Amino acid sequence: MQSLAEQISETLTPFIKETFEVEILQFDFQATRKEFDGDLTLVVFSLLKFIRTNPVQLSNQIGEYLKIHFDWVTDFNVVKGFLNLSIQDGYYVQAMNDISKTEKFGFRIPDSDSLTIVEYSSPNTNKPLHLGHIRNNLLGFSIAQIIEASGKKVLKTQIINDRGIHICKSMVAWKKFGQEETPESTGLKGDKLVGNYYVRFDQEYKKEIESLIKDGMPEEEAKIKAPLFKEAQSMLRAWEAGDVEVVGLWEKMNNWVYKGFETTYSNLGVSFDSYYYESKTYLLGKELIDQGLEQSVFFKKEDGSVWVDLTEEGLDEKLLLRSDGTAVYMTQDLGTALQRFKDNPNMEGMVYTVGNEQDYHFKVLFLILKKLGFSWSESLYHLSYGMVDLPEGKMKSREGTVVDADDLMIEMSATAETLSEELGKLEGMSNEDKKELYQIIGLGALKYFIKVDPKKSFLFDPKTSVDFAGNTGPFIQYTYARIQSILRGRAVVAKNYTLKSISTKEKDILKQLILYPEIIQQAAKQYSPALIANYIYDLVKLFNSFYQNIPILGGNDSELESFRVSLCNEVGKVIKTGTSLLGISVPKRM
RNA sequence: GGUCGCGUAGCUCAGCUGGAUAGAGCAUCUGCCUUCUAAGCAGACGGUCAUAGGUUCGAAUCCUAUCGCGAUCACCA
Repeated sequence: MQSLAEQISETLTPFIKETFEVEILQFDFQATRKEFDGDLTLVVFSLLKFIRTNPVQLSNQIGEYLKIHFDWVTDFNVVKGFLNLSIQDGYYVQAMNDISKTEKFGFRIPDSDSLTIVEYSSPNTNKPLHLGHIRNNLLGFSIAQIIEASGKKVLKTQIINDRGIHICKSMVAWKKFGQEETPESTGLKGDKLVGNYYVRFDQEYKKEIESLIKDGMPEEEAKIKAPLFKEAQSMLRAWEAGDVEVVGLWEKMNNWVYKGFETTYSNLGVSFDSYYYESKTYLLGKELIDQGLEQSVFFKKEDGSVWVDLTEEGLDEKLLLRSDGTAVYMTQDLGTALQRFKDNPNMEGMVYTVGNEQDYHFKVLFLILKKLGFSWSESLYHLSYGMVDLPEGKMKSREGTVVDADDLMIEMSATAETLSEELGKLEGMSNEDKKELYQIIGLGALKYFIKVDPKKSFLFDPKTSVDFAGNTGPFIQYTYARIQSILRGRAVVAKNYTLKSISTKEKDILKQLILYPEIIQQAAKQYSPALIANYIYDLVKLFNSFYQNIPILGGNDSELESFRVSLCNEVGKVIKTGTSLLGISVPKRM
């Protein structure tokens, strides 16, 4: 469907080209500000680049022409170089009829076999998820949904940092102090239990250091020589050597954690299609290093460590393999990327949802993959986001200044409960339904709260609770509920019935949506495509009820339903052509 | 020090591919509950868009410099 702006441009182009003898033209339309008369504004100023003339005179000339030659323009006025056009109501009626005739539905149908991989979450397995992970998860899940809505297949995945000294610390503490505790025996979530032992390790380790210092050992030495630390190190070596007992314990405790994470993810409403484990990809990374050495992309230093020289690209030299031959972070990430491509040869691009503290890491990673000659390295994208800070600064799990993900979600629904009880609107509802509702509202508030520009770091004060009034998730839910209520026809009985303040506002939104499909794109920054489509659908029905004398749609259910489906399609199209979603510039190739 | 990001109302943030008098919410104040759900609506107050230049009909938006805040530049992950 052609937008009104496009239609007007088409009408005007030949007229202006002939009158002023110009070759190129570009029209700049925008919604008329509410303090001026009109619906659509042509910014005539921008035409002055092509036509040297008086803007007011030109505006009047164009206005007169449109009034005569373009049916939907009923009137116009000129303010400086702004030509405000009034559009006939009939246009909206026709626009909606046109939309309803669209045959293709379903904006979620993939239009190719190409696959985009979205990585997000990727926690360590030694402690529970916190607020920072919530931001990551919601961001990653959202971008996955948006890409999917634009007609691509998406694989949601993560890389699980399941190996390393941090896991061994929890394992050592559990072995020493755990007395065979399990999630079942304690009633704790698995990730919480393991997290507790990680904290316990740190406490006992500090005690050991202190007593060593008391005996006259320097601090630096004490940190390395503390028995617990040595135990953790030897456990890591045993793990790498494949010691059956250690690996068994490692598997047992990791599985506790995975089970705990699963609960958190499901409460948060996110999901994954596959998992990658660092313990399984780092070996492939090492193979890649060998390959790179053969191709002379990398070089070996005298001590045997392997590096890549990126000074030509304005970066430093980067270590890829330690002198003892063990893998570093980068090695593992190289392996993971390749493994993903091997598993999914139709992979067209990959989005990494990782904090901005790793901007440099990903710059280097992408560059190395390019140097190794992988064509798909061009379409890798680091979705970088800012940290979540507390008033005291950064969250630190060892110091206990962490906002736990599970606790926060529980708190949110508890607040929803308190407020709902105060309002007393849920009488007669079953307890089960109430509970579900509190969760929906609480999570809605939380999710909407985290809508700030991903690039920016964001401040969360646990003492001031998340708002439920004003520009919040519950407000949107509330508005939606009200629209539904109107549509149920409870009030649209009286002939003289006038809507209260909601009417003009909602009508305005709808008009703008029809004139400016880009608004949907803006909305996509904050809401899921399906929610937007449903919201517009309801608005249109509402609009219909305002203009009861004008038959817009027959009003029978199947027509409305087919309209809803095609509307979903339209929303999808708009989103598909957009490049700025969620405030992130999504590369065109994606 | 190099590189990258950020700086908009007292607070939390929109707006940034250049357009009219810079917008929301919170907080403060004034009105609105027999009509549909007041988790709301209408209104008041609140701004040197960090600063200084530049580009042009026009700059919060683009460019340059300066200041402030943060991240990063590890044989950590």
